[in-house]
Amino acid sequence: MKKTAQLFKALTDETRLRLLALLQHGELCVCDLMAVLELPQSTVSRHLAYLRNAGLVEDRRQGVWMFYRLSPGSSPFEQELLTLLAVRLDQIDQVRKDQATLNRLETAQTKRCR
Amino acid sequence: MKKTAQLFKALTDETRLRLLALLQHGELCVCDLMAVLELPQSTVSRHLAYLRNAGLVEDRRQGVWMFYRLSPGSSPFEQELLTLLAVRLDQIDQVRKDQATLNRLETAQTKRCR
DNA sequence: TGCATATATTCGCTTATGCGGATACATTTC
DNA sequence: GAAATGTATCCGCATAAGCGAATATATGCA
Repeated sequence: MKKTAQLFKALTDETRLRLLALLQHGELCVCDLMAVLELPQSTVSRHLAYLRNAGLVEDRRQGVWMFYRLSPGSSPFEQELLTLLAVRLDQIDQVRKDQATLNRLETAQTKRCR
Repeated sequence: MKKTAQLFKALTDETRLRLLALLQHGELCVCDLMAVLELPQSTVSRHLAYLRNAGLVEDRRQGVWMFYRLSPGSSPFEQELLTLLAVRLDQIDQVRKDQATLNRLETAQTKRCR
């Protein structure tokens, strides 16, 4: 029960929802996430740590960069919940803006990492 | 986005999850919910108010008693989420205990209302 | 009207959570 | 090893949220 409540807690912050939405399409490094969200590094890093502790994302170090990706749901419940959430997020304006910003970053090859 | 985060917030408290689980099988009055949860009246009432504000339950007055029931999800997303949650809750020990306690209450006809 | 009962709300308090600057740590390069 | 860069964590602070006793409100009944 506490675990279930904890899972929902991870989903109660707008920044974390934006992060999850951005990671739907593949792994990204912290610097790109910062660039898209336009939030201080410590804020982005803290929320990523929160999501990692909740088991929702996994990380991988490559040189100086940390890449984050969605982690496969640890239970059918979690998997279905995240699928449902992904559909919902795609309908949200801010999420679409973020996606557009990311695309611009990638097209302009202004990504700093890799 | 904020609305989505708010919805999840309603689901981050164990007492509220227990209330939602108990209401799966039909409407109940506050006094019965108190009896099952064994929590102070103000606590139960406060969480019910929270769920009502979140649009997750509806109430109905009958004489002195307030009966609460689940409200139909206000969107396909919310409906599917609540369906998913219901399945999950049914697997949780505390929820089963609560259900057993409620059954005992009803069998013993110790319900005070109606 | 006045009392009893059921519920809602208020109150002071405690704990949890988010923030962002500052600092610490890890890695690469010279 | 020293400097530069990317990321994690620490810190003090501000706000949000939960708690349960006390109080307020609503209803039914004598």
